[in-house]
Amino acid sequence: MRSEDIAKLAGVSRSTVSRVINQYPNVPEETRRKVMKVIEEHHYEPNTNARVLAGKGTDTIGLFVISTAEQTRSNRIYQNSYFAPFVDALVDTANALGYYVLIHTVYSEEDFQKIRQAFSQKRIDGGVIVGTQKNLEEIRSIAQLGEPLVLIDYDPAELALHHMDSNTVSVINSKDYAGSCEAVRHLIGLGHRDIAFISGRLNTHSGRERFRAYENTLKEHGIPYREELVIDGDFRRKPSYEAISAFLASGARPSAFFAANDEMALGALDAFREFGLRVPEDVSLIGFDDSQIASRLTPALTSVRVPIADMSRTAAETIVTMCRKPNSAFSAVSFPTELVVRESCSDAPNGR
Amino acid sequence: MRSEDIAKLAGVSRSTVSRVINQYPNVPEETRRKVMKVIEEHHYEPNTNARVLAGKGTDTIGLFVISTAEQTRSNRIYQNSYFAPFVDALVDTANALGYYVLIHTVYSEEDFQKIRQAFSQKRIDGGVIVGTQKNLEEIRSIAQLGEPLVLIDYDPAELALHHMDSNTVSVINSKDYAGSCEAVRHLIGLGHRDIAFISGRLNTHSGRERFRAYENTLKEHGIPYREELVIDGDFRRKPSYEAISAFLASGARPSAFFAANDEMALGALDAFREFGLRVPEDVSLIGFDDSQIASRLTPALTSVRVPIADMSRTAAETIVTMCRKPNSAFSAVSFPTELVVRESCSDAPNGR
DNA sequence: GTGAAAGCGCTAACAT
DNA sequence: ATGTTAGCGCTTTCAC
Repeated sequence: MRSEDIAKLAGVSRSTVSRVINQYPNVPEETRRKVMKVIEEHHYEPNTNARVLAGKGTDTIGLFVISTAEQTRSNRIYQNSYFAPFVDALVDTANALGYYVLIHTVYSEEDFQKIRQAFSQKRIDGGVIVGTQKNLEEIRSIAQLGEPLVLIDYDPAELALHHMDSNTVSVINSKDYAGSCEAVRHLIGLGHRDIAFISGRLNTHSGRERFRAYENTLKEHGIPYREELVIDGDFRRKPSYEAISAFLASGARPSAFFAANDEMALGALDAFREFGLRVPEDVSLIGFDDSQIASRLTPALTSVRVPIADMSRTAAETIVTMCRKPNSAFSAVSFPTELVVRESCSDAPNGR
Repeated sequence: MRSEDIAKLAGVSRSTVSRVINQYPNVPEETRRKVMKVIEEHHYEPNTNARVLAGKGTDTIGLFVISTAEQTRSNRIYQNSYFAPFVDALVDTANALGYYVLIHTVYSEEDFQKIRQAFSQKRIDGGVIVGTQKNLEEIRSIAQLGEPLVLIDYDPAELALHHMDSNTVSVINSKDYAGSCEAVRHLIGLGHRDIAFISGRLNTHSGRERFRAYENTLKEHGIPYREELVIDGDFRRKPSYEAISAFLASGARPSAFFAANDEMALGALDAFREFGLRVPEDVSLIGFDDSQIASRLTPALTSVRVPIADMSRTAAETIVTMCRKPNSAFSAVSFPTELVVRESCSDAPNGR
């Protein structure tokens, strides 16, 4: 069933059918109804490809989840406590705004090509990219297409430095620095001075910010920053577990750990158990992201809440707005974080 | 940049460019290379819409997550322990097979329209539907489009009954009945006879199967089925928590609970805590799905594992196969489940 | 207010 | 082996 069939049945021309579909003002109510009737009776749906070819939008946004750090297609991306709720809210919001979401995961440098293709092949009107920013050059080449783009967890300053602060791109972040400060201050307030840091990937904006805040907050409180207390957990549970096991095996016994995300805190918990360390009696622990599981743990995990759903919703709204009127300006918004105190921290033991 | 531009630059006609792109055999290697060179130099990507219009596929599959049971757009669908890993593996697999995934959530009867539209508007080559089967009529109207369709968690028998076992649809299930039997038998083996069932939605295949198995297994072991021991938890944590609280408040004290999914088991745990019931000392509990959180709980939750990732991967492979050669037959595969025994069950107390 | 006709970028049957 | 041409289904000037 094509628009021409509808036209014939309604006794009008294809142009008029098109006018009705696209809600042109200069169609008399009667003609409109006549055409609509035929359209509905036959469940006619205009071919999107033809519409796009004739100059319309796709009403589709791309969602690209970058995860080049995982060596393999580990099938865990969307179960990740950060990505899952992100995808969730983004799809919902975009759907509610009348947009489909085209999703693609990026595991390798090569996969970045898929993002560019989605644009070049005219599959999407705009895109949202969430993940590591290791590949700034790739991102730049995408931004250069001049299509609407929303970047999650990218450093605005760095983007500006690379001349990517064009009016077709927007950035959405969380206040990771402030959140980390709060967490570390909380630990210091409890009397801890030997505070280890379980670091995430430093090629992400949030990973770097959380690290910077840890280092600076210690110094601000007169506690020397000690490199040997920094453990790389790659934002993932298993590497965190392994690194911390090794760390503990070496005899180190800081009184508190601050993990740059909950996944790694979970890994820490596994390691603690193995070494007979009780939380919070023997060691205090703070996570980041406040994922669903944090509150269900025993003891419940103190963590820094990141308003992922809000960020995601905003990302969807922003990209849709940009798609609809492409003459907006470069924008960067940052969402507040908040320390959620639960049961995984206690006063530092004497003498520590 | 259009194929004509490439043609000019390469000194050939558009047809030849098209032949190169579509890997026609009758293009001499030299011509092919000449054209490819120009294509690559200019990062040319054929316009997908034009290709589709001319008869090619979209290389896109639709993924529709149905959740009409949730009254509101609760933004939790993809964090759901069942859907999240499902989306995960499906996107990955489809991507690896060269397909984009167009995702849309269905919250209302009205949203079903979106599925039909995705097909009618020629946005996708095939679709995967996962969720409740309340709306069999809606599904039927989609199946009637004659496009490749994979249904997750639908009853093959019922589909046949409604003449939806066409050769364009395939079904993928898990062996929920067998899994539930195993769980209930485990409880019975521990000496439990007062076993309550926390039921999921009965308009899903799995919800019904898990229920049926509970009922039948009791009977098979000479334990009468008692309606008052069945609690409706709607597959969700909160309703489960509320229903069980009410149930316990009424004075009922079965020695064991079998929940039709882990979400509801979590709700049960909340209720137990409130009533001062310890797991497994005072009450035994088994969940279903073996979601990520099950093993992290204290005590770790015994649960029936469902190979969601395998099912999802198979769904992706099946739909892609169907899209590529649409002359397959109706198929239905069922994946095995397995009881994972952890720490949430103990022997039934004497006299119970 | 409505229709005719050109054009969007591609593929494929046909012709050579 | 390659070019010519006729669509694919729609939107949109441009006439009337």
